[in-house]
Amino acid sequence: MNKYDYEKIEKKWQNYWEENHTFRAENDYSKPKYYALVEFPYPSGQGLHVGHPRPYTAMDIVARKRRMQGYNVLFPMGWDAFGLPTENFAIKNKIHPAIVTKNNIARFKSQLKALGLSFDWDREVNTTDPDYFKWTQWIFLQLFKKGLAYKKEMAVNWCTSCKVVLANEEVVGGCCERCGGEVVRKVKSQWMLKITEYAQRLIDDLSEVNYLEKIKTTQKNWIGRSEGAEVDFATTAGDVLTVYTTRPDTLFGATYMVIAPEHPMIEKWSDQLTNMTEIKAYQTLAAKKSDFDRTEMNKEKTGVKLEGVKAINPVNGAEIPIFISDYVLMSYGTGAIMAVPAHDDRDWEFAKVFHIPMIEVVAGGNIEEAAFTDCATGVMVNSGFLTGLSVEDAKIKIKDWLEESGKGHRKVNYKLRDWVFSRQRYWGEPIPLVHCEKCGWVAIPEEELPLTLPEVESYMPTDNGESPLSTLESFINTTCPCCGGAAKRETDTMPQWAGSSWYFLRYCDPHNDQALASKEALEYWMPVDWYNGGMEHTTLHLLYSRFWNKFLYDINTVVHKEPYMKRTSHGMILGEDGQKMSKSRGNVVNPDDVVRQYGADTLRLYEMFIGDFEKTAPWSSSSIKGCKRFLDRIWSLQEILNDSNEIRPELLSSFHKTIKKVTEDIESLKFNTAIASMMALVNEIYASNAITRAEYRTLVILLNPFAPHLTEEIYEVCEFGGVLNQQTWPVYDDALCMDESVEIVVQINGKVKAKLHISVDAEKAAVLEQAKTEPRIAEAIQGKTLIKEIYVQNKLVNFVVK
RNA sequence: GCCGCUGUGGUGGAAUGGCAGACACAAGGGACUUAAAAUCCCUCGGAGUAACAUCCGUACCGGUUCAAGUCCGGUCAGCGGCACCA
Repeated sequence: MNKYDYEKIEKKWQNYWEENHTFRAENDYSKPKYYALVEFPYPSGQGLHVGHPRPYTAMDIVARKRRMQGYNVLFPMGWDAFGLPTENFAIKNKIHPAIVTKNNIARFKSQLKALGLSFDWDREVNTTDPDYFKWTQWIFLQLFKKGLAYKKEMAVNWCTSCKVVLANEEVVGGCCERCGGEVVRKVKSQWMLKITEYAQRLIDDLSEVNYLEKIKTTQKNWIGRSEGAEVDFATTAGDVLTVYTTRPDTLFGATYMVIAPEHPMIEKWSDQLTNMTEIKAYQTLAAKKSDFDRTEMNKEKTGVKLEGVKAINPVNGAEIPIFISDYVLMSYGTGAIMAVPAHDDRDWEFAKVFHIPMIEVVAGGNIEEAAFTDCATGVMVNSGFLTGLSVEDAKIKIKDWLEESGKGHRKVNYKLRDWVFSRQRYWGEPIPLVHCEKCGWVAIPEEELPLTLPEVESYMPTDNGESPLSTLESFINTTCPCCGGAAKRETDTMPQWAGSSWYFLRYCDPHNDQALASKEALEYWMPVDWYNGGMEHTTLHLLYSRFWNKFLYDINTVVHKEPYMKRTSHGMILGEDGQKMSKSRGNVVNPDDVVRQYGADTLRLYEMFIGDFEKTAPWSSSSIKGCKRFLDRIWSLQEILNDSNEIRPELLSSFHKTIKKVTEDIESLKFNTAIASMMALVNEIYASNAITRAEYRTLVILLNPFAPHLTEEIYEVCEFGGVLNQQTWPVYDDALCMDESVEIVVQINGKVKAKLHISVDAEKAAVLEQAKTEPRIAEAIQGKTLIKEIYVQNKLVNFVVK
C-alpha cells in the first residue's frame, strides 16, 4: 500500500485555495445563503491548542458541504484580541501589547491555515483594529444615549500586594492568582449596562431559536425569573418596609424580618435604635467579607436584632422583630425579607440560632425537624382567611388581597444583574465619554470615533487602582463637546466581552466605514444559521451578544431580533491521561506536531472520529494512527481503480446508505458515525478487490469536507473533471438504500433462535410460515401453545410460546 | 442544597423500544521479510465446549412490555454549572 505525501499535497492545496480565494463569500444576494460561525479565538501566546480544531473542523465540514449543496456560504474568522494575558505579557516583557497581539495573530493564522479550514480570510476582523473598535465604541454611545449605560458604585477585587484591580477570573479562592496575595473588596464607580431591562425578552425569544435544550435551560436559570409579591410592612418608626417574597401565602407565618446589612433604613432609624454600636460592628464585618467568604457554604447564620424598631404584619397586626444578617442580599428584591421559619430552610436555620418562634401555616411537615417547603401537597392552616386552601390557591387569594387592600402587589424578579462594563486596564477599547463639571457625563461626537489608545510608558495599572490611562494628562484633559469648557476623559476601558458582542455582524460587511455593516448585508446574511461554541460562554458571551443584537434591533440598526438560529456546543479534548491539558501536568498535545507527523487531514479526521462531539474526549496518540491508516487506504484505492463509470449494482445500496448516513449525520453533529460508515464502505470496496471511477469519485466527494487536501488531490490526479470543491454533493435515493433481501431474526420468547433471509417487505403470513419451518423454531414450538406472533417488518419475528 | 448531564468490552465509542459491542485503537496469533517497520489475513465481553449448544452480561434494585442499554420509579457513583436569589 502506498502512503501519500501529505506534506506536499496539503501545502499545494492550501496555496491553491488562497490564490483563488476559493472560499470567498460573494455578496450575491440572489443566491440562497448559509452563515456558519465558530467563536473567534483569543490569540494567546501559547498558539493553537488541539482543542481549537475540534469545533473549527466541525463547522468547516458543514460549510464545505453547504457550498457543494449550492449555498452562498459565509464562514468567517477573526481575532478577539483585547485582553489581560496580552497585557500581562506586555508588562512583563516590556513590549507594546499591539506588537504582542500582531505576533500572536500571525502565529495563529498560519496554524489555522495549515489545517485547511475554509475560512473566508477576506473578511477577517480584529477587535483591536481601530476600524473595528470604532463601531464597538459607537454601539456603546448608542447604549449611553438610550440610558442603558450608567455609572454605579461597585465593589471590585483589589490585590493588596500587586496593588491592582483583578478580574473575577483572576481571583482564586479569595487570593490573587499571580502573587497569592490577599484580595479585598474596594468600592469604585463603574460603568454598567442595563441588560436586566432585556431579561424578559432574552427568555421569551428563546422559543424562536434552535439551541440545544441545555443551553436554553442554562440561560433561563441564569436569568432566574421568579414570580411573587412585594408586601409592605408598616414599622413602629412610622414608615414602611417593603419585602419581596415568592411565598406570600405564608404571610401568617412570618415571625420576624431580616434586612441586608447595607440596607438604607438602618441609617434612617438610627435615632430610635438603641444598639447602634452592635449594628455598626456587624455592618463593618459584613462589608469586609470578600465574595468568597460570603458565599461559603454551611456556615452558621449570624445577625443582629434591631432594638427599638419593630415591624407590623399587615395580615394580623402582629409586631415582629427586625434583624440584619448577611444572608439577605441588598442586590436582590428589596434587600429585605419577611422570614417564615416554618417554611423556609434559611429562615428555619436562623430562627434556631436566635430562638425565634415558628408558626406552622402549611400542614404536612414536621417543623420541629425541618422547614416544610413543599408547595404541591400542602394545605393552609393557622392562616385566617387562607386556612383550608391549597398553597396554589392561597397564593392567588393573598395576592388579590394585597392589591385590594393596597398593602402590596404582584411582582416579578430576576437574578440577572446588570453588566459591569468598565475595566481599570490599558488593553481594551477606551470608553468614549468625557466628564464635565457643568454637563456631567457627555458622549464624544461620533465623528471623533474611533477614540484610540494613547501611547503610555507603562501598561501597569496604578497604585490607586485607576486605569493606566489615568496618568496621561494629554489623554485625560479635553474639552466638553456640550459646553466647550474643560472636561476630563473617562480612563477606564471596556471588558473583553465588548468586541465579541457584535463581531458576527461585522463579518457581513467588514470593510464598511459608514456603518457597522450595511442594512442590505445584514438583511441578507443574518441571522447566523449555525453557531457552534463552548458551553462556558452560555451565560456570558452568548447572552451578552443576544442583548446587544436586541438593542441594535430596537434602534433599527439590525433587522433580526435574534442573532443566531442554531447553537450547538462541543466537548473539550483532554490529555492522554484523561485530565484537562495543562503545562503543569505535561499532557499538552501541540497541533503543529500532529500536523507534522500525520498531516492536517489526519488531525481533522481524528478529531471528528474521537467520540461524541458534545462530550469531552481524551486524546489518544495510538488511535490517531487508525485515521492515518484509513486515509492511506483511500489513497491506495487508486491501485484497484478500473475504467467503469457506473456504481456496481452489488454496491449500489451500500453507496446510497453511506451517502444518506454522511449527509444526515453531519447535520446532527454525529461526525464519528459518518466517518465510521465511510470506513465500512471502504472495507467493503477492498473486499471486492476493485473500485470503479464512479464509485471513487462519489467516495472522494463525500470525504472531502473531512479530508479536503487528500480528496482534492485524488480528484485531480484521477482526472474526474473540474476541481472537487466545485462539484455538487451526492444525493441519495431512499429506494436504493434498500437491499433486495434482508436478514431478519426469529425469536422464541424474545430470544434469538434463528436467522432468515427474506425479500424486502415480504408478506407477514409468508414470513411466519417460513420461520416455522426453521428446524430450531419448529422444535421450540413443538408441543407448546403458540400464544402470540409478533412481526416487525424487515426486522424480526417473535413467537411467544408456553 | 438546586439545575443539567453521564454511567456499555482492555480503550475511544456504536445501537428510530427489536440480533448489545458498528467503526476504530490496543492485545494475541499467522503471512510477507535475512530482520525490523509498513502492509495483509485471523481471534478478540465473561463462563462453558474439541467445536457447537447453553448460560450470564449495558452501575445497582424494582416496574411496564411479546421484547428494555433505550421507557417509568428508586438507589449509588462521576462530571459540569449555579450557589443564602427570599
